Amino acid sequence: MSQKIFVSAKEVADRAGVSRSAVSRTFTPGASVSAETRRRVLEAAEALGYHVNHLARGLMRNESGLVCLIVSEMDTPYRASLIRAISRHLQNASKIAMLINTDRSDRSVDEALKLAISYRADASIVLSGMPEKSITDLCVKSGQRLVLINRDEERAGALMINLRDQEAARQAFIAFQRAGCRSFAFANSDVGTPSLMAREEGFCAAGREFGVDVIVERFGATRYQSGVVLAQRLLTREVRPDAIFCANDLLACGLMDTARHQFKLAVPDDLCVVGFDDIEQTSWSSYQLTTFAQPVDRIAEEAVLWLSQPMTDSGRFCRMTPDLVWRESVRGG
Amino acid sequence: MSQKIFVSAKEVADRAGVSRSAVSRTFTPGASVSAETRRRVLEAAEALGYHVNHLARGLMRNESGLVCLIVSEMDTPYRASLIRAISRHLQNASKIAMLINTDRSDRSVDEALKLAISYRADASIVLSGMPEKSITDLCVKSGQRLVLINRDEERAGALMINLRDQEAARQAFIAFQRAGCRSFAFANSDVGTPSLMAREEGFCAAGREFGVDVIVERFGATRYQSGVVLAQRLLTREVRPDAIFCANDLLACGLMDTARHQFKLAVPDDLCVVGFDDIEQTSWSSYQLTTFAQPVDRIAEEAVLWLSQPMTDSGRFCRMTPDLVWRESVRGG
DNA sequence: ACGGATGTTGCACTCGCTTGCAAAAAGAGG
DNA sequence: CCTCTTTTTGCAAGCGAGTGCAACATCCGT
Repeated sequence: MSQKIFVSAKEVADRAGVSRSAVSRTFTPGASVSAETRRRVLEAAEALGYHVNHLARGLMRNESGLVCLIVSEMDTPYRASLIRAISRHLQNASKIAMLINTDRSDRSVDEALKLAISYRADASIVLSGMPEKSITDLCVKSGQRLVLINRDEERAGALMINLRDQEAARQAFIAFQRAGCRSFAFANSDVGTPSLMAREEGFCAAGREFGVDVIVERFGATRYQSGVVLAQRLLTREVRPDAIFCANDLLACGLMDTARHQFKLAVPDDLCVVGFDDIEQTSWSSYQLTTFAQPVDRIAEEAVLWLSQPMTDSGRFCRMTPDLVWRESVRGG
Repeated sequence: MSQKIFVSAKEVADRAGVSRSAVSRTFTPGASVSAETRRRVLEAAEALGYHVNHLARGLMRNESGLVCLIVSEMDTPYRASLIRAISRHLQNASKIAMLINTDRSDRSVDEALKLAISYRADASIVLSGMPEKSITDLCVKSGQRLVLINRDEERAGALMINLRDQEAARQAFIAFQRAGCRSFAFANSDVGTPSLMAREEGFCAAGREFGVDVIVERFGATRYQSGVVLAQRLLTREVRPDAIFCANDLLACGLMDTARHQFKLAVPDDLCVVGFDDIEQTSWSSYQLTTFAQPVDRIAEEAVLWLSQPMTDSGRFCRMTPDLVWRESVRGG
């Protein structure tokens, strides 16, 4: 359809009166070219608007410079900020992010990875969904690096970045106790993502540890609207919880808003809330939510670092600790 | 560094006992292959885990399937949702998004476009910043399609998608008047993006049209925190405005929160607010902001459509009308 | 059985680039 | 000035695919 007419190394070579190899070497760091030749090549390249064809280069070098980002619900604040951080770090490492949206189904993560293979991506970073083992094996076998973020299922040869969700949950529990709360609840989505379940599990475990009952309610996706529903369910119980740990900040925002506007409860006086992620909105004055900060930048850094390291068969676990950011949604602090 | 060992068409051919061309044809829609050959090829491909190398294919076809998305502050709600919509539409058109972050400087948009050329992207979509004319010319000359969203400066050969910002601003003004407001203000960022300036201009023009003064205040980036500052400046004036049109929703959120919490003003009783973008947060019950909805999905659709159309030299303007979404931040409605 | 139409297949060239190798040029040392 | 070493340079062979062309096979009608 389109007539793309990019200028090629041959044309630059002709104009500069040198061989095609000379042009190639000029644009290959560390190759042997005399200063004079380089000058003439660069001049010709500039005049013609030449840019090395990375596709062809990747073909030869067997290294495309492309890294595949596999994400669903990428407009969600936490995801968006992670994408941003990763893309920044990738660019610093002279790589470039290919974005693949997997909103449709779970199978589409597999499709995405196949696409990554087709484009000979140097690596894939999975932010959501969990790929089939057969596919990840194919990736690793093909020499493609694989990073799984917050997926928590083992895959040979991959880097798995996870947070200490359970410990964080315990910490939240203790914070609630210090604030004098008596009735504890966990507000979760019902998608069952491992990291969300780990938070739930950790919170319940803390309840058992301290001999306190914990109510668990699950509903919908990890979005604001689910938080609304969760609030309605939790706050209409005969013993109304006065401490709710939300699986993530979006839920917490929906829950807080509903608690305040629909149930006329004061946060933190009548109800303490803790969230997870530390999305930007939690710092807005309508929320001032106490929450656990995902170390987004460090996650991105770690992921990108892994891409440039020699491949190991075993894979690697990387666990990070989320920091508890104290704001106003829990008494005391 | 990494030893990538992808399986090639040659290996598949060998295993299936056919020529390499047969393999190629099997994966080329519309090519002539017998059912039997196709079957054997597909079988061998499956067994070996073969996937066509899109880079090599792109090299031959002179069509990479890559589309470059050039964005800054991509974790901002509006940007994120636009990115999501575009990536979805691209995937439907069997293309794939390369994400380039231009947070650093304005010059980096040019760098990004050069990168796009290097990767022989079929097109580039610019969501932020404005590239040099020389660079866009190079893109168009190279046969690369170019889409500029909300940029509002003319570039030959490109598709320029814009909203009717001025008309929207006028509509906001009228809504304020209907609500009985008496003192009007426009809260803007000071980055001077054309679309933001158009909204300001449209609002001021409406003021002149109706013979009413309009206060304009500009500060910072188009973010929540700037909204806070703008509120502090606007709401401490001797004649306090009771109608504020914000250049975008993030500003509006910051401004509303500050008006309520710091100045103890009731929205919409003491102060009416209108925003722009219709980001998700505006529907949260803490805000219920009346705002103009960017037709994100239609923008994405239009952009992607353009990519598959034959190239014209002239370029094309596409103006869309944002819908006013009535919520609770303006009386009446 | 034969001529012709139709459908498949493989050869070989091409896309734009990198790189090993050997020839040519430049520099060093006597 | 000649020889030996070090750069620099061009040639040509890839990388993994697509495709025009000609050869071949298949099938049909007569």
